[in-house]
Amino acid sequence: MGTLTVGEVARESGVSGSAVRFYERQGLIAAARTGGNQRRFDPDAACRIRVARVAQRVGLTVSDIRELLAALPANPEPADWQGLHDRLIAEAERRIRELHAALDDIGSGRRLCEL
Amino acid sequence: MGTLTVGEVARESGVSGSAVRFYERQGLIAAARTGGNQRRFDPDAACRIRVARVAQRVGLTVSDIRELLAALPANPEPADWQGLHDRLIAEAERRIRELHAALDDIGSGRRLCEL
DNA sequence: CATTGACTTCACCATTAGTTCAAGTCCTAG
DNA sequence: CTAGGACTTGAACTAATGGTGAAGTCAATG
Repeated sequence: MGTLTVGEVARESGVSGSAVRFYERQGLIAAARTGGNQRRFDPDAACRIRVARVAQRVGLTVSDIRELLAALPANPEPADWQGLHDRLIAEAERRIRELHAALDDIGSGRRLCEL
Repeated sequence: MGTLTVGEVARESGVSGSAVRFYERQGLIAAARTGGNQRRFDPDAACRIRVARVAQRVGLTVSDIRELLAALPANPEPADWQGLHDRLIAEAERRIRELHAALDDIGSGRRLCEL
C-alpha cells in the first residue's frame, strides 16, 4: 500500500522533505505508518504533489487544493485526473480574466487619479 | 499642504483607516502632523492608494509598490502617472504569460501523472 | 553491535498585509 | 466648557506557506 519514504517522495516530486510532511498534515497526501511510526506513501503521492504545485502557480491555496484533491476517488482513473485538469484550467482562465480587468482599470487612467 | 485626516483619506480611497495608517508606515503615502500629532494628508494620498490597490490586483507587494511610487517626482504630472500605468500594464502582461505557461503545463497532462 | 543516515515530533522563525484592542489624546459642535 | 467622535500608539493576532533546529528513534549495513 505505502512504500515510499518522505525522502523518496521529496525527490520524485521535487519538493523538500519538510514540504512533504507539511502536505500530509494539510491532507493533500495520505501516509500509512510503519511499526516505527514512519510515513510510507503510495506511489501516487508525488503525482498529487506535482498537481498541487501547478495549482499553486495558478493561485490556489493549499486548502483549495485539499478540496480539489479530496474530490478524487480512491483509485483515480485518467478521466478523474482529466477532470481535475479541467478545473485548474478554468481557474487559470478566471485569473487571466481578472488580470485583464485590472488592465482595463489601469487603462481607464484619469478615473484613478483626477488631479 | 496636508488637510485630509485618516478617515477622509479612507473614505476617498475606499480602504479602512487602519490600512491608511499601514500604508503610511510602509511609505506609500506621506503625512504631515498637526500640533496634536494627528496625520494630515495631501489630496493625492487617495489617488496613490487607488493606484496601489490596482497594483496589488496585478500581484505587486506593498514593497514593490513603495518602490514604484517612490519613482514619482514631487508633483507628478499626467505623464508621470502614465509611466507608472505603463509599468503596471507590463507587469500584468507578464503575470498573464505565467498563467498561460501554467496552462501549458497542465495541458501536457500525463507528464504530470504517468500512472 | 555500532554507526550512520533518514526519520519522528514539536515548537519557534519569517514574510505579507493588514486588523483589533486598550488606553489615552485631540478636535469640533453645541 | 464639555461631550462624543476621530484620532494616537504599540503590541498582539490573523492566515498562508513553509523553513529550521533540537532531541530523540528507526533501519540498513559492515
